[in-house]
Amino acid sequence: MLPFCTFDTLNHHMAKQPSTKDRILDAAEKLFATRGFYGVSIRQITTEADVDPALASYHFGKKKDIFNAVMLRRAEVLNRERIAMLDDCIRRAKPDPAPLNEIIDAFTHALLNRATQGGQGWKHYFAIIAQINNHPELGGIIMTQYFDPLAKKFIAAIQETMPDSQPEDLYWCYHFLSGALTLTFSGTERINNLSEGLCPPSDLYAVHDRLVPFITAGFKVFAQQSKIKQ
Amino acid sequence: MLPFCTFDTLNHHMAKQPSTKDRILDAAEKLFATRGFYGVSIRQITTEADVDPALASYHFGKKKDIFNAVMLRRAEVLNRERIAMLDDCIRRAKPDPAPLNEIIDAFTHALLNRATQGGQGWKHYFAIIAQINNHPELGGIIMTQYFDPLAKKFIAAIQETMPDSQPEDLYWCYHFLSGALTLTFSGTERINNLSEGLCPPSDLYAVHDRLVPFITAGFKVFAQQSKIKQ
DNA sequence: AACTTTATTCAACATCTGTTTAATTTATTC
DNA sequence: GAATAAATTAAACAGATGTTGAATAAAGTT
Repeated sequence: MLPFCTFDTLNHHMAKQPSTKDRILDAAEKLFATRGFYGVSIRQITTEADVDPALASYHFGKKKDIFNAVMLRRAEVLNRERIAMLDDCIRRAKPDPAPLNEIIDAFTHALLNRATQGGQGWKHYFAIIAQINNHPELGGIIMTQYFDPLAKKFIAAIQETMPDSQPEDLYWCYHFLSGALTLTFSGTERINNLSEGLCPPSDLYAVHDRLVPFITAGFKVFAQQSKIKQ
Repeated sequence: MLPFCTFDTLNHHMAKQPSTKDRILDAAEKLFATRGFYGVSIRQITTEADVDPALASYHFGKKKDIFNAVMLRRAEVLNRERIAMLDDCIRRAKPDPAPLNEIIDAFTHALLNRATQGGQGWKHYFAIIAQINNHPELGGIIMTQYFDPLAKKFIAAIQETMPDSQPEDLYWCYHFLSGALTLTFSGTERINNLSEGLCPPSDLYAVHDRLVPFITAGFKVFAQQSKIKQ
């Protein structure tokens, strides 16, 4: 079993050259990240992967199947890490409920690790996630498919730390967290432009150090019932 | 001069049928919202607008110019309203600095109004904004272009209410706000799915009622200097 | 009414789209 | 090493892509 800190690329083990399937996935990931699903053609993908166009169909089927394969590949890894971190922080706090800021951190820290030390592929993956998450159609389909079980575990943990809160409030807070988080790891230069270089998007540690307390404080507004009158 | 509450569609004045240019923009807006820039063809747009394909080039030029025209049309209206609301709330508080929650509300409330009472076109527009905002390339270009002056005014106002805060912190907080806000008005069914119907995305008032205190609390974490050690 | 500008139509362009088919090479198994 | 399976190649498919040009119609101007 590999230790946690192996931040190399995925299935293709380092040194020996990646398989055709992974080459296609890597190329697709890179191109989807910058131009979206419809902005990329099969031929662009297979050219980038240095592979015959027909191999995309042969290995994956339709274009949408390539996209799904790209999504699935890292989602599994990521979710496993996030759940492990959540379980860890719950276990450490026992018998008390886990502190809110630690729960939030468990939700976000795997992204930070992968984005900073996981290589280029992970950055592309997060860029895709950011686009999908905000997409009016796909956001409700793909995100739900890959991340709902995880989300429910986290919301349940938060519910335990804030026993007087209303589920409705927590769902919406999770929604805000989701928006802030995906944008943070999207790779936009937006805030760098706005701040005129004061906030480089490359410094993800700086953002994350602020994200966790920001979100934690937001959740805590709803720690007691009926803060919001219906 | 029209009163503030005229939430009808844009240039084409009600009753008489919209101009060809606006028909094209409306169609483009609708299609871009659900399928993104590359997912929509000129022919799809002109078919939806019930207009000859060549008219798109004739009136707007290249495909990207159509997209820019779609963006610009409502950005101008929206930014005018948001700035007016900010000025209003600053004026009301004088000589004190405006309360933080009112500044945040001024930043978000125009979106709430337009999304709930502005007609379908505005919903499509917000869906596009949500996608652009999270796009690794366009987010740093188009958003900067249309919304940076507004963002700077708001951050300056917040700086006045929180005089001991560091600009760096405020920029990142604005970033979180931006992520949560655009996702909120994107039109995804994500949270509706997750909450199994408890949080319908149509109930934007409910989200907004939670968004403002959530974000306000997040900002306030950074009211005093050096909360974050560098 | 003649003229000029603006708007609309139709046809065509070269190129790219996703996918399939059949032939060929490489790897695996008995 | 022959037989079988898996992987790769090259060519072709019908249709869609953004954009342009010349011809026609509508609107506006003197």
